[in-house]
Amino acid sequence: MPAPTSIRLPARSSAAVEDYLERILELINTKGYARVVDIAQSLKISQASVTNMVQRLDAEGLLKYEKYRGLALTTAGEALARNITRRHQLLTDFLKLLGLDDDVIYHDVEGMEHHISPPTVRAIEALTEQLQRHPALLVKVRKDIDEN
Amino acid sequence: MPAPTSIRLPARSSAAVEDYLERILELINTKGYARVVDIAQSLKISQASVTNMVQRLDAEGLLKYEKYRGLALTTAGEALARNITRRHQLLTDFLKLLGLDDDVIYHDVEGMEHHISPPTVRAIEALTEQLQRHPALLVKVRKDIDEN
DNA sequence: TCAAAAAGTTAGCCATGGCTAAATTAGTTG
DNA sequence: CAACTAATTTAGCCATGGCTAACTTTTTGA
Ligand SMILES: [Mn+2]
Ligand SMILES: [Mn+2]
Ligand SMILES: [Mn+2]
Ligand SMILES: [Mn+2]
Repeated sequence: MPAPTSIRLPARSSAAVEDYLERILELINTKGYARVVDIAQSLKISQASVTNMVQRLDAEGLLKYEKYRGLALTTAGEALARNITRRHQLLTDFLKLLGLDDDVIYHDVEGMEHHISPPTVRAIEALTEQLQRHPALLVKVRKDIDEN
Repeated sequence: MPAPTSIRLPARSSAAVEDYLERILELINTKGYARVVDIAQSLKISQASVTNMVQRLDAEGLLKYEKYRGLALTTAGEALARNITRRHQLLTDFLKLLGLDDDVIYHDVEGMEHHISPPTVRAIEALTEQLQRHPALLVKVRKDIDEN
């Protein structure tokens, strides 16, 4: 039996962790890499704060980080990143159907995305699909909104 | 011109502040008052933490608190409480239409309610109303969910 | 090649919002 | 009305996640 070394608990990821992972994946997908300075600029957070979080994510096994060099998401980190990205995209698509402004959508999605559990994700997915198939109802919704 | 005494800034209310105000209003509406011990039990938070927050809310002008005695929401505090209550109720009604379990709904609403801005509130209100008027689409949504 | 600039890190600070333990006040009851 | 109990407050602690300033490492370009 191996020695009972320090066990790393699952560590339920916070909104901040999800925002970092989501942005890191996006940077990697668009420019091929995610440096501390890129993450900082993109999230409008100081480089020092990013360094701190990146080291924490490394310690939690969500990415591998080499000091002064670069970082790469681990399988676990990428899974989390894809998951939060899916929630972000879904909520954006959904609110877009309702005719809301992009700024409002972005602001609200950025907050809400951290609070929808898997069943709710599936339900909103199903609703979004049905609404896309039946635009008549959306026309009425938008009219109601305007009359307000 | 009056002396430039300590100005109390608007203090953009946090999720925690909203949760406290919402629960305080609910307690007042159901049992007529909201003592520290009631709030603590209801929010599953220690009495010491509640005392702390109640004093902060008093300092921010959201309620009037008399040490060791009782508290009452101010006009500003009650306005905020009613506002968050409305968002809570709306999201609950909306997710209920999608056929989600009450536990899931409560959990997700408790988080999401702090992140929907006024335009989004109005849009989801309009959508909820239209969905209630046209249940056919909801039937399909629920079927889609089950098939997953 | 080597100095300046850019990037990254560290140290130390802060606010928020939790907690427990101990002290204090208020309420109840024999 | 005194003592017990319940309620409340205070003190001191902690984690999270921001910040700035100062320092270090890496990259770049004359
Ligand atoms: Mn976010
Ligand atoms: Mn996002
Ligand atoms: Mn809440
Ligand atoms: Mn609520």
